[in-house]
Amino acid sequence: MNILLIEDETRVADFIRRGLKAEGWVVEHATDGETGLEIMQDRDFDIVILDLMLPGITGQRVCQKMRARSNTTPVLMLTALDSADERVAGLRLGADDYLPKPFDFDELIARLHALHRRNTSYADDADDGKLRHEGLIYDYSAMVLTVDDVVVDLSAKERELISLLMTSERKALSRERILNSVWGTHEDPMTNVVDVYIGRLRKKLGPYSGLIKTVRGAGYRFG
Amino acid sequence: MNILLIEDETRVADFIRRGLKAEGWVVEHATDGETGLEIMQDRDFDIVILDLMLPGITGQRVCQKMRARSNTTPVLMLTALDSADERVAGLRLGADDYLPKPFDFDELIARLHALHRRNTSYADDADDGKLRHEGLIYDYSAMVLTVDDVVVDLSAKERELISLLMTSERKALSRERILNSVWGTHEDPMTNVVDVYIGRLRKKLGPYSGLIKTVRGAGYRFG
DNA sequence: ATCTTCGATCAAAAGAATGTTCATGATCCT
DNA sequence: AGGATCATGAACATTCTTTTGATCGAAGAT
Repeated sequence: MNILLIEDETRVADFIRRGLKAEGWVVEHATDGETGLEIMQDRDFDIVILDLMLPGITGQRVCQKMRARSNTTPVLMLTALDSADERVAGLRLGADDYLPKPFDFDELIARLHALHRRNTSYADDADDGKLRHEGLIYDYSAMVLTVDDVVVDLSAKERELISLLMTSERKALSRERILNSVWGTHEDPMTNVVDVYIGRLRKKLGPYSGLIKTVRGAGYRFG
Repeated sequence: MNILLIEDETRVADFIRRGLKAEGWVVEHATDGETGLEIMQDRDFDIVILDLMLPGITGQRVCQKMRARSNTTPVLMLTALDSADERVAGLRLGADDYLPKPFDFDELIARLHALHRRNTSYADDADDGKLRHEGLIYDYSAMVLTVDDVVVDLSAKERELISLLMTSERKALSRERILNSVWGTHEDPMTNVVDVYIGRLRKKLGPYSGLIKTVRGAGYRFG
């Protein structure tokens, strides 16, 4: 369960981020609308939490642009004012829910769950915390990978890697992004760990090893 | 797409450089401000990534000098401190954006794209990250070219080339511009790589090969 | 406390795909 | 026709990827 939080005030953002992490959500944070939109082009999220007051383009505009791009990710809008007008305007621009600041953390959580449920029940009836692709199922909460209903043992890094790949379906990921995201690296380690782990994963995926494609000169892509 | 990276820590610089290269940027690297300024006198870049802590003159000073020379290239500042003061100071000196270290690679990429787009004043609301023309679709986040719904494999240079061509629809591009943008060449190299790659690309475009037109004496044009 | 085991990392080498150049042949334009 | 410009195939050079085996280190077992 991935959330993109677009919020410029660091204090608020940290507060939300910490809380959501504790709930088991994975939170990516962008401090302005442009950045948020860009990140959404590379990754898919389950929900976007969007502040209305942002530097640069406004939250409304971000939402509008998302919809114009046929991005249907549920959007929860945060605003300082509890004005019915704003709410209506927001919803018309494609927001799915709306929460006035300051808000109760419990209420935030509740709304997120509601949004998530609503969204996933429409599509293929359940996000049970699993990533699926053909005969591949990665169960987040159980941390188990199943290949054609056969459980495959993965190490910690392998799990993070497959999870990153599967949540970035059809997006090319550079080794650096992978290193940054899975290993937390910020400098060049002059190593080929990523390649080695991709190799191991492919072996474990058996018949589906081909799902991890090599994009020569760029990195790897799942699906 | 050319970037000038001014950063003294080699490991960090290498990491950024590789990552950006994988994303399709051509990166020039300077380890100090003076060198950076010199390089900028000879060449134009799409974006400058500027570390604040540099040996010799500081990043702020570099930025200031650039602006004093009426160089309007967008500047993305990197700094170790997440201080609002520094941010404000940086922006006042002419920086266009700011990123605290250590940063997420995703966010770096996102900001670069945002800066670049802002600069080229590209306001396409329906931009879903794909370039389309007739039966040709280039998805640059997946790095995949589709010809009449059939995926065609492209090499890194071919990808950069088709992406450049498709974003410059109906504009003639000289070999020099193509060389500069895709290969990062700035002097006259007496080579015919561009011709060779245009040829390869045409072959892969199959029925759409005619979309890449030769403009005799000038270069090539897409669409 | 030591051993054992497994995961994580590294380094080297083989293998594959890509990048570049050159030479030749085709095409265009006057 | 003839010079200039462009297209193309093939050889060669380079870079990137994969694979393998060895090493290091942490966690758990004895």
